[in-house]
Amino acid sequence: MAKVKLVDVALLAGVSKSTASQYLNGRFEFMSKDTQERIRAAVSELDYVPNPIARNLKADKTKTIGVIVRDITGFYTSKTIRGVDDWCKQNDYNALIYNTDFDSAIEAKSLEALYQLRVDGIIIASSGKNTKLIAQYVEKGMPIVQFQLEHDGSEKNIILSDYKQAAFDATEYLIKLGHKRICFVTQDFKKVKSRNERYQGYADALSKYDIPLESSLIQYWLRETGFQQSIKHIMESAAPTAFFTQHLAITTDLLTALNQAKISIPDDVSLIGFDDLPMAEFFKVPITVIKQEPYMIGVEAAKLLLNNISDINKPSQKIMISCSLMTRQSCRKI
Amino acid sequence: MAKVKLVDVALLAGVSKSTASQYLNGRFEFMSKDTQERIRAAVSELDYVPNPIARNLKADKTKTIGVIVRDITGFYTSKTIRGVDDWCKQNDYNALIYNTDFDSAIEAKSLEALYQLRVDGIIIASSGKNTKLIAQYVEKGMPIVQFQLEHDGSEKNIILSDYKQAAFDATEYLIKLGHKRICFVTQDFKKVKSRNERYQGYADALSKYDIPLESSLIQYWLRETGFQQSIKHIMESAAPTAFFTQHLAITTDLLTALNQAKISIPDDVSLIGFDDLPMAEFFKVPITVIKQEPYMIGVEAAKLLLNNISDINKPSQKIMISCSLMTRQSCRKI
DNA sequence: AACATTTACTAAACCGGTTTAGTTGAACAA
DNA sequence: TTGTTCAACTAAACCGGTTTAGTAAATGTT
Repeated sequence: MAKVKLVDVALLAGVSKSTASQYLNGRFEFMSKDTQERIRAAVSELDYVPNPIARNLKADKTKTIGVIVRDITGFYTSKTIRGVDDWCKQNDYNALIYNTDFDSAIEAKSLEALYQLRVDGIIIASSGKNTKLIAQYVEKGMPIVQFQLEHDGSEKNIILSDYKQAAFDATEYLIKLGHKRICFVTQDFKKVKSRNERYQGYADALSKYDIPLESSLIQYWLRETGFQQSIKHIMESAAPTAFFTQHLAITTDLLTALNQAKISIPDDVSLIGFDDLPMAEFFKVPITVIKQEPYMIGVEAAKLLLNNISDINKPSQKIMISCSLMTRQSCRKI
Repeated sequence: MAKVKLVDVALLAGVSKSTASQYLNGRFEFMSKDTQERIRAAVSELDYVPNPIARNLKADKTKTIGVIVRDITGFYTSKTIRGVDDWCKQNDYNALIYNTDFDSAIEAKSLEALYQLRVDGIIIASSGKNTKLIAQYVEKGMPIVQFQLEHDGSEKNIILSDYKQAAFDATEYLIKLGHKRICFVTQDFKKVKSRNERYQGYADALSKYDIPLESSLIQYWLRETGFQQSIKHIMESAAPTAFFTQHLAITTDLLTALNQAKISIPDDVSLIGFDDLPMAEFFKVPITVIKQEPYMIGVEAAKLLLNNISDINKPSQKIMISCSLMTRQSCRKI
């Protein structure tokens, strides 16, 4: 590896390190054309490349941000990260990805690791179990932008989809197809604002069309269990004509259970899912979904973070991004 | 942000910077228990965290590797990256991802960017258009591991699937189902060893069962065009009873074209694809595929790279990973 | 008692840049 | 002639660690 350093350039050009450094940073004010040319020549002659580590040490910057997600492998997550990364690269930043695998202890460790690495800022889709910890890092001066889930509403800088409107749109769409018994399939939404908003959207739509809310039509999903065991019971006891699932994993778990139980879509039940599905065009029944804009969310998150990094006093922002309804063949008129 | 540095710790503990540094690096040989305890106390009192940038400057290491891929968003790519990253994190390394979007100029730029950043090594799924450039970086002392595609066979450290065997297995599987007119759908494989091996596997299987190779059954795919225009012509002129597509994008392009042309699988033609498809269980016809092990490939690539980083003289290795046939419903007996 | 060794530390150089506070020589003013 | 100003540089401090070379005091050896 070439071990050319600034001194070598300076020596060859016959100037001091300081002058060479000035040149490299584009400060030509008090520098003769001749000197500039000699340094330029020396740099190219020696193939000199400045060492960013030395530079960063002095600047107390890393030009790196951290991104904490559950799993980079996810269909949506990978696109969000791509958005973050594209914006970072365009602005001479790099992004370090940390996966938590839905484990809030790993989330906490990742925050600490990134803090110790002295990244200039962090983007996180938080589990909600480290709210205090995140606040502490913010207090210590670490710029942090969140996305995906608002938990208690105290989140300062955060990018979200317009969940409430999206849930309203989806529900209204089903109602207009004649559905009245729409099963809202969700994770526990009491303590999570972003989930609660979806519920609000659902409830608002029902109320607009004078359809009573029925608690048997709220069904809870757990990552561990899925619906294989419970689907028949749900169908009988709640008798829904449509399902509205609140994210991709719920949608696929439900689909699996429905397939297994030979309940067919859309003949036996309609289905609308939050989050688009990959390869949807090849499905037996392409699923109608609410599509978020993960790439755009990533870009916005990175934008907001970099702005916060360059301007410490920037007022905090909550940015909301619209979703769109992708109608396919999983919902039928009744 | 806490601005505690080593001197502060040393001062509080009443020792010199040097001693504090020794302590932090676990060299207690000539240090009294008492001193150790005082430094420990000072560190915890001040919440001291060493600055890795300063440390790296001296060590001339970044504890960071670069990963160059086409698009992190891909189903396989994201898993490979996950494998790389998991291994890196376990070994106190970080990975920086660079996306090329299939553009070899961006690939070259990414190599240069990573070189300038002084990453300790690079993992790359190369386009084949920068072979010389890569060799130059290796010469400069940058450890580089490749994966996914072997181009001219000159690649030194590389992780690959056993393409030849996999293609043989897939072809043999079709032959045993009675197929004789198997259309091999590929990108140009003359200059790319990893593609040529697949062709070899295909040809070997045909030859084993005394089926003549027919050039009309070799069809070429281009990223830009797909098969919408050509599918009918292919069906008529080559009259295949089965397709064997050589990677995920080819498979989906072909599927789209077949759907559009109302050619049904497996009734009209059978299909076997290289690379598994996400959400395959929900497909109209779940596709039989050769499944690679992207996560494992990522882990192996990272392992190999980190070994090369810690031992400059490590002999180069070509590691091959087996694929497996996932039989689903897209191939029928004829 | 005189010298060698070992233990437990420290001063200072170093990593490779950036930045601050000068320095030098020429042009210009009084 | 002397002082002032300014262009064009440079010496040295600095970023925050690690490492080398060295030192003082205690212990061991003969």
